[in-house]
Amino acid sequence: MKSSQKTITLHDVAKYAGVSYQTVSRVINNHASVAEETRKRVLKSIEVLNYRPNRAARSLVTNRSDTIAIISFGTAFYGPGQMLQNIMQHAKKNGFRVLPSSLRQLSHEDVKAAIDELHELLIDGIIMISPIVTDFVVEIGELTGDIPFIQIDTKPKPGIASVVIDQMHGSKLAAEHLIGLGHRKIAEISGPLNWYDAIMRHQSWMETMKQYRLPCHMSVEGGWSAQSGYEGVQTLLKGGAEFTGLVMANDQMALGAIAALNEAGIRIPEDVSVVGFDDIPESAYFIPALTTVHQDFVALGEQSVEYLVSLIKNPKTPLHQRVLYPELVNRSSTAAAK
Amino acid sequence: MKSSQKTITLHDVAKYAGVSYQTVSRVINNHASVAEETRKRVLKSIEVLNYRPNRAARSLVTNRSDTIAIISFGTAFYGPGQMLQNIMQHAKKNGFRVLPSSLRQLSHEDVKAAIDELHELLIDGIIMISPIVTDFVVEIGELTGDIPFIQIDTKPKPGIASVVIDQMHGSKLAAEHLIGLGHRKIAEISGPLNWYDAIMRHQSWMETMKQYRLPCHMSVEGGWSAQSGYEGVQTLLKGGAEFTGLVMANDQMALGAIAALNEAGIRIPEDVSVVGFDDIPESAYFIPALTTVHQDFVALGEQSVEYLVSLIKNPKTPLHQRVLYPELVNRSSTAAAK
DNA sequence: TGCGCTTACCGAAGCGTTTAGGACGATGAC
DNA sequence: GTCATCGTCCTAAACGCTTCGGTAAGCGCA
Repeated sequence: MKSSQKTITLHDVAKYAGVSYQTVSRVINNHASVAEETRKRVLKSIEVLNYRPNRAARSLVTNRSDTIAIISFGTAFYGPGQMLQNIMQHAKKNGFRVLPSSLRQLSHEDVKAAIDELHELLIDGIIMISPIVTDFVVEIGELTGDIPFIQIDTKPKPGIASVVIDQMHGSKLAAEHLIGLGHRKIAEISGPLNWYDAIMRHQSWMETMKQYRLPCHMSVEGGWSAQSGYEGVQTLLKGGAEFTGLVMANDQMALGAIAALNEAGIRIPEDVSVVGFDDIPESAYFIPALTTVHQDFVALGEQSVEYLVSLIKNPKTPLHQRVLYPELVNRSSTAAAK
Repeated sequence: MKSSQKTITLHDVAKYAGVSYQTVSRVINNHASVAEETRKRVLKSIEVLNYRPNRAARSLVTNRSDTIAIISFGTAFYGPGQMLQNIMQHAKKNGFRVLPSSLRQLSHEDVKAAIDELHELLIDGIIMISPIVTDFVVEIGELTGDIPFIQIDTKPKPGIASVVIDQMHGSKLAAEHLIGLGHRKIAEISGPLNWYDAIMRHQSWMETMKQYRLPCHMSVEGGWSAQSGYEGVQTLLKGGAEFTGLVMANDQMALGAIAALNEAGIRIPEDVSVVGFDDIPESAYFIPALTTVHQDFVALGEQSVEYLVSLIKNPKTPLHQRVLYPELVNRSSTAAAK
């Protein structure tokens, strides 16, 4: 514990190396026009003095911070949480720091406050994870000003760059999987219907059912948790619903559903086939192993960062939507209808 | 999309309000000696001009950033992930920004690189989540220099401030719960034994078994995942182990274990009682509902931040360890031995 | 030799804040 | 009426870095 070592600056290094402080700056920033020998001498001095550049000073003059911000909501849930993780990882690979700020609620004030703060911090770009439907998405463009900005896990809107996973496609895969197995009576427990993903999956389930001329009235709204899946099944059963296929909005809910069906003496997949969504690592160890829809969050993170970085480096990069597609993972919780 | 609006500074606000820039600074920083009327006028001007202070400039002169860093490892796992989440939340409440940097590996180089970077950023304090046993913990104190620093989820060491959950206590609760139910043949599948938590739980299980004069040779090392729990049980069974109680290192592993036992025709809890660890939200919906050990990650986050903040505000705060205790949650995966 | 070009380096200015260290009136005590 | 005191505000000097313009030296070419 040495105390109050005076911080060493560019000048100290310069003096030690016998050059001007400006030359040291060039070395640090890999500029040309520095003789190889001088460069080495400077690098050596930096090492010896254990010099660390002061980012605040640099930011002050460059107006950049090599940092991208992630404004997120709902990261306690699997999907948004995975997105956050993967974005952080890929941002680092691209040489950017990440500054996450998770919102308590997806309100205009909270978003504005968050973006205001980011302005103060000279953020280079923003990725926003906004899984909940709001009516102020359009204004966000104004709030961010000219900071490059992309949205993920949300409803694509023209004029806003975004990277999304096609939820409708995923949900359709799930429904068609059951239909293909001969099921005709298919129930659904959706996610909370103010979440973009939940709405898309729900709509797609309905459309698919209609497309095959099957009834789509057996639907209950849940809340992403295992508990809500459990209760959702109870609601369906109490309401007298008869079904041999069950589409769940995510894997946790599927777990709860399986527990409830089990308690009611309904066998899976003999009596009812269950499909989940997300493909969490645990789903292969449910009893029975869960058939589910896999979302590639790694690719989502990769694409988001890559796109944002290109937006930062070249502001004229055209705004567009990038769409990824989920896939069905077939396990043991589904079987042919009797 | 307006282009290149010149950034407004303290001076612009001052000019607009008809005061000096220093007065504006005082208003922003809530200093005394500003007449109420002047203060209002300044605030008004700030609003009108949509002024946002430049944090980099402020940091440059104050040498602070109101930011605490979290150096973490293994946040993809439930425990560390929860810690990170809760710390971020509580830091925000305390008026601190959070800058997470997750390490690829818990090596000396990676930690040094991370801390070096934090030095550049004028970080106010560091919380380190280091769940893996390393031999360089001691040096960390040197690396951080005089930046306040606390460790969590690690082996408490004298001279290093830390907040931890007593893993040995938790594991003892699990084992004693089974013993109390009359079980004598108790197996264990531990976490990876280079993780601090795993070691503590494993040791404590052994000690507890010895304390009750029970054999403690039935133990397999796992890897935190459901898969490893599944495989662990298979290993035990193949090895001819006979047990009526099973202590798992976490809930995901317990899920895998249950699946494996199920496949082997072993009933839970009739034939074997299973105890998990963590109390993840889903564990209540396992089949059967899982008896497990609950860790209070909210409290852990709260305590960590509070302690670090006090360390920042008053560097003379004495270094100590804060220990929290887990609790047993009794559900249906355990029953009296036959 | 003189010209212009390149290479390697330097000095100075400025980024937007905070923070001493005063200046200036107004106030109250003597 | 004078002097000290206090509240309010201001000027000036940093903080550590990048970058613009400039200079001296070295080189080839006529």
